Amino acid sequence: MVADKRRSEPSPNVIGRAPSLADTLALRLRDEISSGRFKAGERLPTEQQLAQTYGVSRPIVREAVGRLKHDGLVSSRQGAGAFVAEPGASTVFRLDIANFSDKEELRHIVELLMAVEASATERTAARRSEADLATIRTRLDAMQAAIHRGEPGVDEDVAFHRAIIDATGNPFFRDLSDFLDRRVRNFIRTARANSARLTGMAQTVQGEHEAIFEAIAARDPQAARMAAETHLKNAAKRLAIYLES
Amino acid sequence: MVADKRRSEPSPNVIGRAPSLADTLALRLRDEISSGRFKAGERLPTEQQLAQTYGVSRPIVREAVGRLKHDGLVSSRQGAGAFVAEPGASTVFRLDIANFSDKEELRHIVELLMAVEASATERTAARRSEADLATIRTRLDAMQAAIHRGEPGVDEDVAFHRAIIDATGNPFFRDLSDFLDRRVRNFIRTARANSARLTGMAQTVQGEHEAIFEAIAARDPQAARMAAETHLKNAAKRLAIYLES
DNA sequence: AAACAGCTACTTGTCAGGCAACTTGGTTAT
DNA sequence: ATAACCAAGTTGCCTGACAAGTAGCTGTTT
Repeated sequence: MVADKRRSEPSPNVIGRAPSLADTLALRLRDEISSGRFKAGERLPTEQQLAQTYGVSRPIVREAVGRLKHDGLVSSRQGAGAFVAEPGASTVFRLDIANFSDKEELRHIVELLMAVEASATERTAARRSEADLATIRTRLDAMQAAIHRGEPGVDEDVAFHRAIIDATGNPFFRDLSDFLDRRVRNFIRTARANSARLTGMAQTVQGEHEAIFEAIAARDPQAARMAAETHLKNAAKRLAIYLES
Repeated sequence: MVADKRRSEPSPNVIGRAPSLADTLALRLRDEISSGRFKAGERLPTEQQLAQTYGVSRPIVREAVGRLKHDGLVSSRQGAGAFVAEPGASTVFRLDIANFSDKEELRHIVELLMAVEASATERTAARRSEADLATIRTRLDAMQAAIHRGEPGVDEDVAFHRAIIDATGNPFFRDLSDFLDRRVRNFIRTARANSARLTGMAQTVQGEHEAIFEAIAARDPQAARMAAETHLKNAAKRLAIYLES
């Protein structure tokens, strides 16, 4: 009930931000590299040459090349030039899921999310501490309380899974599943805003959560994995996402 | 003219590239955002203000902010300003493993790699086509041939796993495991260049590969997962990486 | 003839200043 | 009161210039 309507929302940028020159140039250069026209180890044209070739100014070229450097695709040395990096030497992994419109890509994302979450749940079951278990239990109870209040409890749902992932102590698990989960939820929210239908299913979800919790409490990794996988598959089905086992 | 003096290797950049001003500024801004000093949805200072605050020129500020935009942390509108993005709205996931010196981080990476590879192997076993199986078989045979030639067959090893991953048809599995695998191998190569010791173990590795292949051929997902996990755990042990099950 | 030192042209890194496109909020006119 | 208008501010982009560093050429020396 925030009546704060006068604030113009700063971001109507749902989709429509026009790509800057540097954006498009960076894309083109990326293409040139991945297509092999600029081979690994080779020196790429000087900034002035690039500027002339693509009809932009040198600062724009610098910005575009800077992004490639940031992404580990090229590395430059002052006075010498910029060289495209060996693919194996890059230390950065980049994943841009801006354009997932087709269900195919969504399915791939969900697959990866399932792999990460199921593995994390398995690991937590194998190595959890008592403190970890207590935290997870707290989140489980919070979810139950939300249901009793008649709420869908999505935040509590997320928090429960987050607690399990955190218990692995592996930041990569945390960051990746965090990102993927948000992407999937974001997609679902924009695709169909019928979260009301989910409210009735909250207790069903909670039942699956309890199965996961029990497996973790029992230190049974295999059961934990299976419970997590079942939960995720059901979640996918609930959302009418086609996903064949 | 004197015959040219032979190409100086363009990249002695093993470690030592000095960070540019834009690099360091981007890092600082990233900190400001993640630490919450620049809150989500807020407008961050103008480029001129930032330039003055951090003692650099506006182009440098532009370059730094441009990277944040590229990473989905901020979004800007001409005439309005630059706003830090809602964390959930970002469409890009970025992973930079430049500084993994401690074994802790290596273990985390290996854990993630195992999660991805094992899941991919399981999925391939569940859904492979006959063509997929044939390709995998070819790679398996190539590995065997390499062993007979007395070679360690690392390339063939990689190709075998790659074929299994590709059979999932999921590009995220492919890209992620590709990256992680390279990072791990790269680390091992720099840490201890005793690949000679591995040659003798090639046949052992091959035995594990055959187990994986058999499970895929039999369309037995669970067995495939377990075989893959065993293989990866053994690989970790072989390399004397501490990794408790 | 070969090795060394120095020099010059070139390339990236950074800065300064300026104009165009666009947004925003206040002002003026109706 | 409402709508059109305007001006200040901000980002996007450009030109031009200098500093820092590299690589190859040249001439000298051994």
